Parts: sequence; structure tokens; C-alpha cells
Amino acid sequence: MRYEPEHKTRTRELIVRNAARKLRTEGLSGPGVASVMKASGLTVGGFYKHFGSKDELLADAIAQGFSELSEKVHSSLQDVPPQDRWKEVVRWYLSPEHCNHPGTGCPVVTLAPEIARAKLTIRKRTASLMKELADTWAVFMPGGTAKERERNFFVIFSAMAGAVAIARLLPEPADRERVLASVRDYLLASL
Amino acid sequence: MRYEPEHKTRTRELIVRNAARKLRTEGLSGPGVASVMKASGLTVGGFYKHFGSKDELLADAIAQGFSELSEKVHSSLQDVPPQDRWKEVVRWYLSPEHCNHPGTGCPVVTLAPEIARAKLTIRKRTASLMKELADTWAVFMPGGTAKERERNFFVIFSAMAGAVAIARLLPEPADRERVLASVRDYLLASL
DNA sequence: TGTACATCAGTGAACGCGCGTTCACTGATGTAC
DNA sequence: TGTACATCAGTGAACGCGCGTTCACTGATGTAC
Repeated sequence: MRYEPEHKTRTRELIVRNAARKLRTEGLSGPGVASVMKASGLTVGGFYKHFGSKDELLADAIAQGFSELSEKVHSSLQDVPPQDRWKEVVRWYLSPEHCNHPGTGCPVVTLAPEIARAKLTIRKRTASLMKELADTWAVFMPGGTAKERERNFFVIFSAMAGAVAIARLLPEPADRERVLASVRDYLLASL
Repeated sequence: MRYEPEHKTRTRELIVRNAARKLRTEGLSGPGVASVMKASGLTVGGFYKHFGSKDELLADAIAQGFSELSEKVHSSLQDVPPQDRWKEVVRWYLSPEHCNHPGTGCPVVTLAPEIARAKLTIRKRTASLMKELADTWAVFMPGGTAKERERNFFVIFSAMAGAVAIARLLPEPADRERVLASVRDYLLASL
């Protein structure tokens, strides 16, 4: 073979990673196929050697966003005692760093409304990613029972995602911080 | 004149109202100029007799969405005693009806991430609409001081917007309701 | 009162442009004999 | 060992198509004289 056996797989993964970042920066229908390929050091024509359609790329890129989120949170919780973990997540999620860098942040804030309007295939795939996230994160959420932790996951995650979405549409950093701080302080103090 | 003096104004308002609904259903860059004009019983060519550009329509349509939201909430609170008003808002916002009808619902859930990526003119205009909403709604939010009510507005509004955004990307009605109910029950019980 | 002209919301075809997708081709490296 | 052919990731031009925008035109009604 002209390339190492894993070459094609690695190229595909590179494209998906670049698409995942571009999607969160420019929106679900923001980046064109050409722009994603260029960001990966390739040209448009090669795209269909890796993907059956642009939708296939979108689905994979959304999944990539979720898995980056899991990884980021998982690795930052390594040295945090179990009962403090949800607080660490809240602090990171509602930080100016996260708010100001959508491209490497949570895909739910950035893409949820657009995914809700997307093709059923994409919505179904995202729904199962969302459920997986709920199950994984619920275990370190506050609450005495599994039901309570699940409910608190939805409360905390909804509040965080909503807060970042609202903060991001305010151009003034001070206004952004006021929204983020309101929700951060409330969640940390009241749960 | 060939038309009544108010004819042009009314036509423009009709276009804006139709655009406001279409935007929330199909996204900020979903409906084309032709489709909005058609929905208003007109043809593409006439568009630039009313608007300088599509962006001008978008800005007006977003504002229209906010004003419909204010009106809807204002009129539903007429007969509700002041201290119960925020609960009424929570119940409506987190209802399946609202969740299942984005076109006539809150523009923040549907459009926030796309507006955050839009031109600065649009972002600035939306930011001031958002602040206006915060000021108007804060007065009937729970809390002893103005500062507390403002903070609680951001907490409640973030949680509601996030919950509806997440619920809407789940295709199963039962899953949607679980998210909505979690946040609804929590907010009504704990604030 | 009648005729010529002005106004202007609305029409519909045309314009570039960027998009997703297709396709004939390239060129480095493998295999067959 | 050398030559002919096969493979296949990647190239770049071309394709329809829908978009925002432009523009010459329409036709109902106003005003001037």
C-alpha cells in the first residue's frame, strides 16, 4: 500500500476533529466542506473518500464534541474528591474561559437549537449522546438517591448551558460575567 | 395615493411578524428572503422597498420575538397575584406546549447561539433587548432585594432556557417531559 | 370635465456567488510474472 | 532483477442549485392644467 494501513483512519479522525471545532465556532451549517478540508490540509475533492455525505461528517463531529467534553471533565476531576466533583464542573463550565472559547467548549450550548432542527438521524444520535452524558455525570451530582442526582443533573446542566448561551450573546465582558457569576454563585451555594 | 397611508407600514409589520415566526422555527439563517415574502403573500422583488438588507429584517424580527414574549407573559400575568407571578412564568416556559412550539415561543432558546455568532449590530441590539427583559422580569422574581431578584432572574431564566433547549433535541416526548419536569419541580420547590 | 403626467408598492426575471456533490485524473507504491 | 499493471488517497475543475440583491417594468391612483 502507498500509505501506512492506519493513514486513512487518522486522516478521517483529523477531519472530524477540525469539523468539531469549526462547528462549535461557526454553527452547524457554518463551515462548508471545503473549509473543513482546508483546515485539515486537504482539498475538497477528497472529502467523499472519507464520508458518504456532509451529514455523516456533522453527526461524527457532534459526537466528537461530546467525547471531548467528557474527556476534558473526566481528566480535570482526577484529583478532586467525589463529593466536590460537581462543584468543579460548575466552576469550569461557568468560567469566562469556557464562555469565551466556544470552539473547544460544550457542544450543547453552541449547537442544541440547530441540532433540534436537523434531520432525525442526527437528532437521534445526539439524543443518545445526551443520555449517555446524563448517566455519566449524574453519579457525581449532589443528591441522596439516584433519582435525585438525575434530577439535579438536569437542573444544573440546564442552568449552566442556559447561562453560557445567554452570556455569549452579550458583547460586554462585564455583562457576561454578571450572568455567569449569578448562576455560579447560586448553584454552588444552594445545592 | 394608490394605497392608504398606513398600507406600507402594515405590510412591513406583517413581513416582520412572519419572519419572527419563521426564524424561531427554521433558525437565524433558515428562511430565505423569498420564503418570508411568500409567507406574507408577496414576491421577492418587493423586499427591498421595505428593508435595506436581510440583516435589517433579521434584527427587526428578533426584536419582534422579544416583544411577543413580553406581551404573552404580560397578558397571562394580569390576574395573578404579584408574589405568584414568577411561578406562573416558570410553569408556562417549561410546559410541553412551549417546548413543542418554538415558532411562537421564546426567541432566546431558539436563537441565542446563532445570534452570538451574528454581526455585531445584531448582537448589540439583542443584548439591549435581553437587558430590557431582565429589568422587566426581575421585578416579579423571588427575592428580598433588587440585587437578589436580578440574580434569581438570571438563575431561573438560564435554567428554563437551557432546559427547553435540551428537551427540544430529544425526539421522545417522554424524555422531553423528564427534563422539563425536573427543572420545573426544582425551581418551584426551591426558590 | 378631460387629458397627460407623476408616484410608488409590488412583480418577476436576471445577476453573481458559494455551496454540496461528482468525476476524470495523478502519482506513489504495491503485486504479478 | 525488470517491466507492466493494479490500487487508492488525494487533486482540482465542473455541475446544478438556492441564495441575497438588482432592475426594468406594471398598473392603480393621485395631481396639474
